[in-house]
Order: sequence, then structure tokens, then C-alpha cells
Amino acid sequence: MDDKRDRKLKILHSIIKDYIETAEPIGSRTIAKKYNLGISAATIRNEMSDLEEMGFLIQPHTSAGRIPSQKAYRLYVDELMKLSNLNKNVEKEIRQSYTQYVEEVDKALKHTARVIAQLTSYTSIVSLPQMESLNCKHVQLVPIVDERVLMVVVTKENIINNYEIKLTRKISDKEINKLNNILNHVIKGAMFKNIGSELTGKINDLTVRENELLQEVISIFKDILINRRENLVYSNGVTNILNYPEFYDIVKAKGFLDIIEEKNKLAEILSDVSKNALNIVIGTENEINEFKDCSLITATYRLNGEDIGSIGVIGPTRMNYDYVVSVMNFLSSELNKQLNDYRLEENKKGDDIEQ
Amino acid sequence: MDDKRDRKLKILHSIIKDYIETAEPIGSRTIAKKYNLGISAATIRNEMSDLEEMGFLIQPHTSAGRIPSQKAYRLYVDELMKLSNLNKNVEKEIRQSYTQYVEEVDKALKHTARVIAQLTSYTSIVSLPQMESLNCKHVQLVPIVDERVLMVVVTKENIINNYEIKLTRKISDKEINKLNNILNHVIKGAMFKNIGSELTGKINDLTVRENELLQEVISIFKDILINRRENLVYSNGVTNILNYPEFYDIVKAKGFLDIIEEKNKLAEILSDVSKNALNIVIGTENEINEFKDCSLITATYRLNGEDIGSIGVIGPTRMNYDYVVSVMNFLSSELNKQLNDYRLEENKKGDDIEQ
DNA sequence: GTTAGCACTCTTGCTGTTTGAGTGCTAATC
DNA sequence: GATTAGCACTCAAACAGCAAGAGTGCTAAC
Repeated sequence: MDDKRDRKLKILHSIIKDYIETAEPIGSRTIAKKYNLGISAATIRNEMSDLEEMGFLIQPHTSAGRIPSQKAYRLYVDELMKLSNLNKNVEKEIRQSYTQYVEEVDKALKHTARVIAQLTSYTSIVSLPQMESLNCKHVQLVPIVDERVLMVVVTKENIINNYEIKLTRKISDKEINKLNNILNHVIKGAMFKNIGSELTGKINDLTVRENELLQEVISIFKDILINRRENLVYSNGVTNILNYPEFYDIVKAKGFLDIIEEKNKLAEILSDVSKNALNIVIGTENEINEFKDCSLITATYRLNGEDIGSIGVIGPTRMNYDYVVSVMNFLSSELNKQLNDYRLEENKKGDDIEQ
Repeated sequence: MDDKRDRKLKILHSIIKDYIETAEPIGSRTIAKKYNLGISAATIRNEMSDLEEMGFLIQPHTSAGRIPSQKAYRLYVDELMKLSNLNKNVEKEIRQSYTQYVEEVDKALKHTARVIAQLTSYTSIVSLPQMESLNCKHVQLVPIVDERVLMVVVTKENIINNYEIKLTRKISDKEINKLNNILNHVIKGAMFKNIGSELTGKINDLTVRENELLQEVISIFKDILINRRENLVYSNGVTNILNYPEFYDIVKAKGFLDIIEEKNKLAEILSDVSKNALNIVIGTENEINEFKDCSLITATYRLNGEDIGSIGVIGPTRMNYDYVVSVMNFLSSELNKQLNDYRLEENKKGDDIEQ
């Protein structure tokens, strides 16, 4: 009985592989000729008929061959596909390319987006770490003019962000210094999302004026975490999708491109999806309508043992799953290794000094 | 004799207007019916034949109507088109919308890009001010970790930029302070591109170590001006182009989109083109091959009486020139007014304080 | 100089036909 | 009983032929 299932799967496997490559419906005779399965076209025909009944194949019209259904792709990624390693030289090259970006997390991520798009010829998206779940290491306010101040924020992971902010009134250098001291004294090591509560009630010796300023800075902090989520996602290879026949239709292409432009939406998608180390969302499993002919493969990346963002790739449902998954596996592990190794060393250095 | 030329121009004008609207070749009968020129189709036919001979019209094939040539568009923008004001309410709305962005030049520009794309339904591009031709008001180095430093640069126009840089070795707070003092003492008011020469030979009382650091900062300064030109151009409405039939061809669309992604190339185009307050480049007048079916309309913007960047819009050659030029005129003058008025006031404030 | 009229051209859309890839069913074979 | 060869059938895609229609250029009349 298992033999039977086995043969069906073999045929299905062949059809999926062929369709991924050619994007054309495939018929029994072609399979028989192209893939030496040791059975005749007629037999394959019968099996294909079964597979269609079972929901794995779709016939666009009677006289065409068949194409894999979404269910088939699901089965394929869950059970059939065989992952392989990348070319050793490519791996080595990528590994080396990271060295020049590893110091700055955002650059490393941008680079990752570029590499994904280049390797896969699909569209890559990468979410930046969400500040709120990171720990603050250092804050510095830099006066610009009048009430305008640049707030430099460094996380424990040495991610540097800076925000131009505007207070309600002018602030003196002395006040800035005091604020900087207070902030760094109390905030150090706190998670960004807790900064408000960490500060409340702990500061006593402030003038009214100083307290006002502090409150203002705190509220700006919150505002930044909640509202200023712009540029939270990098993408690369956006127009790659136009190379695939399923997007020759200009309306579909525009729909796709427009969503990719909407970084906020992408951020949402990525955070929804990134539960597992590696996640595959096929076709209509995507909540976004414009992605219903696409598949999304994501992987998370970590800093200090915690998942803080995702890298992903979007291509047509007829995607080269084995290869893409291999790529994503390699890249996410490489990214994690590079980021964490570098930061471990940095922290060690830091500890040495503090002692 | 002028009468004759006049009639030809009237006919040409009608054809251009019609084609801009419909994107369809237009025939003599249609013109006679649609535009009351008081002459018969046959006469128009003869005139059209002349116009074609003169290079203003093109006939895709014998049985089709005619379409305007690039030469015709050139004539149109140079002599025929009539500019009009925007709707007063729209103008007012736009004017008000600037108030929330005017403090930060880059936000104001991003906003401008958005408004252009929205008003015109074409693709907008906007170049950021080139630092090298601006004057430095303030530099501040902020220590991050070890040899990593954030360099905050404020221009006379209150444009704030910041760059993460990496020195060859660790720098102490004391050294940073000294550097900050030196830099601000000597650099103040200098043009960025002259900063190197301004500093040379003027500083004497430095230790070897301090001098090394200073040299390093200067060379980084140069590097930033020359090499770190990323993000020098904002674009908006990128996919708008897909709404126009001339870009239904996926290959052309991809070509266009890819160029828009290449911000460096766009920066080059904009700086090549922005000689005049308002510039119109039609079709193959564009140097870029991918833009040969496009027209580019740019305007410069100023700060302190000097042109420091451009705003532009790209659409199909069959572009609604009168409207787009009106929009660009209004927006560039509005942008200039807002930026400069705000900064004048700011500077006045600054002067008051310095006295 | 202008225009009506007409023959001519060429695209577009429609229709029917052919071709071929592919199927499902049946009967013969292993 | 499973497999396969054979055959009739289906249907999209490609092609040819045809009519319609938009547009032209030319000529002759106004």
C-alpha cells in the first residue's frame, strides 16, 4: 500500500519540479519521457487523475496538462523537498562579505537583504530590530539649535539610532548635561519599553523646570517606540518579480510593488509570521490579497538569545523551495553567528574595561 | 503668411492636447468634429500632411491617425502651452501642510516628493542638498563605544546630518572634547568642501596623538562628502508609471523602475539637468536610455540665495505639460519661500542671542 | 484656397479551421 | 489485478480569410 503512495508522490514530485522550472502545465507523456519513472504515460495518466481527485493537481482546461495545487506545494515543502548546501565558494564569499558590515546591525541587515535578492532572484524583505524589546545602554542628547535636540540612543547590542526631536522650549547646555546624567544613571540596562516606569518616582532632586524636561524626553521616547516606525523594513530586488510570467500582468505587478513600498504593512506581515526559526507561507495562506500568488519564506535572527527580527523572501508560489530554504537557512545562521560572535567579543572587551 | 502658421499651430495644438488625454492616434475627421476650428477635415488633412513633413507629426501606419513627435512637444512647451494656477483651495492646503515639515529640510523635501506624485500622478524625484556646497555651523562628535563615534553635523541652514564613523583606535572623552573645540573653533562658517584646507596649518598646540585624530576626522569628512552619497534622492509614486499604456510593456516598466531604484544615477541626472529654475527634458533629450519615452521636469530650490538641489517629476512623453509645469512652479516657489522664510526668522533669533 | 468625394490602405476584430498536446476509456497483455 | 497500447475525444492556440472602420491622399469642383 505504501508502494502506491510512493509512486504517486514520485509523480507529484516530478510535476512540481517541472512546473517550478517551466511554469507550464505538464502532461503524462512528457513526464514519462522526461523522468524515467519506469511506468508508461497511461499509468501516469491514471495516477494523475487520482492526484487531481485528491486535490494535489489542477487542470487549467481539459486539453492542457496539470499544474500543482497549493496543497501540493504544502506537501512538497513539508515532506518531499530535499535541502542541499550552497556552493562552498559562494558560502565562503558571503561569509567574508559580512565582515565589513557586522559592526552595525542595520548595515548587516541591509547587506543580507541584498544577498538574498541576488542569490534567489526574488524579492527580499528584512525587518530591523524593534527597539522596544532591546535594552538601553546609553542615551545622549546633543543640542542643535534652540529647542531642537538630537537624541542618540545606543542599545546593549550596539545598535545606534538617532532621532531629531523638538522640545517645547529652549534648553541650556547645563540642563542637557544634567538630563544626560539622569537618563544614563537610571536607564542603563532597562528595556526601552519600560523606560517610562523605570524613571517614575526615582528622581527627586529636580527643579520643576528640569522635571518638565525629563517628562518631555520620556514622552518622546514613547512616541518614538510607538509611532516612528518608519524605515522598519528594508527590501531589495523589488523588480525581480517582473521577471516571472505570473506577474506579466501589469495590474498584479503594480499590486505587488505597491505593497512592497508600504513598509509598515511589511513590518506587520513579518512580525505576524516570524514565530518559528523558519516559516513558509504559501499562496492564499498569506493574509495579504496581493500576495495570494506568492510564497513567503522567513527566518528569524537573534541577538543575545532573543529573536529580534526577521529576514524573508517573496517570490511566486511556483518558487524554487529547496534552494530558497537552503539559502535562508544558511543566511540566517550566518547572520546570527556573525552578529553574536562579534558582539560577544565586544562585550568581553567592555567587561575587561569595567573591571 | 502668419495666418497660415497660426492655423497649423492651432491644429497641432489640438492634436497634442487630444493625444495627451487619450494616448490614441488622432485623425483629421476627429479633429474637425471635436475641435471647432472652422475648417473641414480635408483641409486639416492637408495641413497634417504638411506638419508631418515638417517633423511635428508621426503616422504609426497609413490607416491610423497621427501622433505628435518629440519636436512637437518641444514646440508645445516652448511656445504653445498656457500655464494656469492651481485651485486656490489646493494651494492653501499645500501651503499649510508644509508648516509641520519646514524645520527639517529633508522632511520638507520628502513631503514635496509626496505632494508632487500625488498631484501629478507621475513619479517624483527630489535631490537632497549637497553638503559640499553648504556652510558648516557646528560639528559634534559623540562617543559610542571604543573607537566608534557619531559625528553630528549642522549646517548654517540647520540641516542636520549624522554619520557613524570609526576611528583607528579608542578615543577618550577628553580627546573628544578637545577635538570638538578645535573643529568648531576653526570650521565655523566654512564650506564643507574647504574644511580640509581651513584646518591645515592653523592648529599648533596639539600632541602627536591629537593631531593624528584630527587628521583622521578630516579625512573622514572628505570621505563622507565624496563617497557616502547614499540616499541622496527621494522618490515617490514610483509605480504610478504603470498606469500609463506606454508602460504596459513589462520590460519597459522594469527598465524604468530599476533606474528609479538607482538613486546615484538619479542624483547625477538631477545635477546635470538643474541649470535653470525650471527645466524640461523631453524624450530622447534624456541621456538615460530608459527615459527615452519619458519627460523630466525639474525645478531648483534655494537656501540663502544659492541653488542647492532640485525637485523633479518624470512621466510619459505624452505628459500633461501645462498642468505639471504649473504644479512645479507653485511647489518650487512655495518650498523656497517656506524654507527661506523659516530660516530667516531662525537666523534673526540666532543673531539676537549672539549679540 | 477650400472642400466634397472617392479609391485605397491598413489595423482590428470576428469567424472558422487546423494542429497538437493532453485526456479518459477500453481492451489486450503481463 | 495491475499495466499499457490504442483510440476517440476535447480544447486552447495558432492561423487564415473576411468585413468593418478609421484614416489617408488625390482629384475635381466650388
